[in-house]
Amino acid sequence: MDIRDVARRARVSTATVSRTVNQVATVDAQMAKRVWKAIAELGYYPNRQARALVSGRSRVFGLIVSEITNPFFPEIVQTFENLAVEQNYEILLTSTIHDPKRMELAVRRMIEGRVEGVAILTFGMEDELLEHLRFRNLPLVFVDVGPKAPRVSNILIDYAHGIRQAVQHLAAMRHERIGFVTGPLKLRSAIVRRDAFSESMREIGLPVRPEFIVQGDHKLDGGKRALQTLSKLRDRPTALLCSNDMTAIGVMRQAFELGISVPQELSVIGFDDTRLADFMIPPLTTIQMSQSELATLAFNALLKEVKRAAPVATGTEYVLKTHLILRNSTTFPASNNQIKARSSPKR
Amino acid sequence: MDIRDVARRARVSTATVSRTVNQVATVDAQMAKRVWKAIAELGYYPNRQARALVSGRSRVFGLIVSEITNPFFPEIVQTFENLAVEQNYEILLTSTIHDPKRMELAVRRMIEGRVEGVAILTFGMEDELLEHLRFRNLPLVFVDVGPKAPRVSNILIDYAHGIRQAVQHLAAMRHERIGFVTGPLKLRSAIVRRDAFSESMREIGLPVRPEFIVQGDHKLDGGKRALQTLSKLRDRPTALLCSNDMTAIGVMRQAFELGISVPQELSVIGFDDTRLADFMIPPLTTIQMSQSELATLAFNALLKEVKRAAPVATGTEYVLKTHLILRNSTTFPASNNQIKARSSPKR
DNA sequence: GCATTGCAAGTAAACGTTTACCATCGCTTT
DNA sequence: AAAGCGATGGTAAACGTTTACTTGCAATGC
Repeated sequence: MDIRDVARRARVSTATVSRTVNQVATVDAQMAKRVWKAIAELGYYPNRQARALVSGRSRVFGLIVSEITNPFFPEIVQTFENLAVEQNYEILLTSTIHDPKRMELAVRRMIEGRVEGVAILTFGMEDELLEHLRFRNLPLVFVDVGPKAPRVSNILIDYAHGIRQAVQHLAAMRHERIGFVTGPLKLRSAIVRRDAFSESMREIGLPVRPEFIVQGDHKLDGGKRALQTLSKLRDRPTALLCSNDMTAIGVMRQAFELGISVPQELSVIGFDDTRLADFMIPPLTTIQMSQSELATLAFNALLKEVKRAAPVATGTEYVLKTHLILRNSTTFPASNNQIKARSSPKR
Repeated sequence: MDIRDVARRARVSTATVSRTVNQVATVDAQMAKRVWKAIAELGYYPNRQARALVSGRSRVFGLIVSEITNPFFPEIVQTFENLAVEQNYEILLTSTIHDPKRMELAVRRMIEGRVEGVAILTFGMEDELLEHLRFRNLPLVFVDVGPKAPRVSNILIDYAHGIRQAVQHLAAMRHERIGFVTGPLKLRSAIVRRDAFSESMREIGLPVRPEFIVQGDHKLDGGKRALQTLSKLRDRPTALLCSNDMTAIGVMRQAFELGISVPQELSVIGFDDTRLADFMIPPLTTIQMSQSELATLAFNALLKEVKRAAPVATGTEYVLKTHLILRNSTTFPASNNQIKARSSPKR
């Protein structure tokens, strides 16, 4: 069942079938109708590999994430797929699962599949990818960490904006002892977030106390450990900003175990606005970094680069803002006298 | 940069290069070394489309899910990818997002990509898929709902096992008023779960009261509404089994809003054991339907079917058991006198 | 010493499309 | 009426591999 069968049945040449399928304007309406009829009768579906081979265009974009099971990514994948479908592209999805072998393999898979561009949405955790991918000078799009080079786009996240909103939100409620749980500090993005926090505090004249900044790992445990540490302080923070949602959830979990009620005794704010945030009890106030916008920016960056005739000297930059999303994990700090008496575990 | 360049540089024929790359045993070790050297020097990567075209094997499996953002699926996708990588396969991932147009498109994408098999893990929500896919007589694998036909495998979920465990767990703690929040009843799997619940209750002589069985929708809201309804009853259930985790989370959320404490005043059990369950406060006791096992069964079913020489009369069936996972959302029911006095909202 | 066998390596024909180029046809123009 | 033109459709050469078949050569048997 191939294009020749269709051609035979419609009594035209294969060229005409091809042109019909590809919606070329010059084919006669009558003929086109005959061709479509034949296609329907035979149940013909064009062979994508053959198309790609001869046209030199695979119509596939690569998408590299760190792990699909990280709640940050499903929405990205979904949005990416939606856009791909619209544009008649397919996606070659790979996850690095933080394994150098897998990262290398991911690149190999991309190249062997002759993808037309790759979105690397791993948040700078895996940089050797660059080397392998770049020499093919494919269109590439990174978050924050991409090199300035032709055909390489970057999506710059404005972490500071949302973080400032969060700090000011807490300050407006008269929180003064505000802490921050960082991500793993080998991550550039984690450092940037922490610094944005300090800066925002300073801006409004609030003290940033070193013992209130504790390191997490962007996972549940890091958040739990962080609050564990913090809870031993004589006067612990009344509010905690976290480097991502998982961390915030860890904090809430630990608070639960310690009998500290959120938000009455401790306000907590997350970062990312994954769907988890809205499932929490209480629903987590968090700083949104829109996953669908991010995916859209990435996809369109690739698409634009593919369509561009002559490569520009250096890649385009895009900016993604972050915003505070208010839910129910923050409130006014308990008045001082209430705080001293640490309530016994709730349950 | 193609196989001919490599052949030239290694001073062999393209056939030898091909054989070397494909690890055919008959090529001389010396020669193979020359070829690999040339490949490395040139940075040659075989073209997957060309390979697929001539060999007639795409080395791609299709994976159809209902939506990637449903917390049930990320783990499945990840496992599927891991297995695919091991076997040198790629995945064509599509989500139907419950849209007939997208479902049809998904099938078209699969066929045009000449996938070697398709795993349809949508839980019976979209059946017209079958018609389109089957006539190509591809290897197919379904969950529960697949037709008995050659090359079509089925993974049968043993819902009853886990549900029985859950009911008995509650009964052992002396719960007697046990309710059930169903999924959308147009779903076969939702009906099966509900019936398994009733059956399990009957087995141990516990009454299944009709007003204790209320319909949800497998989403957050359904769970919330269900508890809302149930809470108006004069003597509401002391324990609630839910048709999936999202429903259970909805129940917990509504409990929170009504000031009903979980598990002290209400034990709740979910179904699926998505990662969410372990993030909840308190961590959700739930019935596990292992997503990684499911994905593994599906992938291997496809692989086996692809390798099979002559198609067997009718497809294979696999069984996936479900198991109760104990966490902290269940406990003994409050003694009767405590129950009457509905505590005022907690906070 | 010659015919036979076995094995490694090469030659070339596919695979199913797209597309550059060419042929045809019916008009218009002069 | 011949020439020129535009529009349409056909012919056939790619695209980069795999693989059936063939060739060449060394080893073996007689």
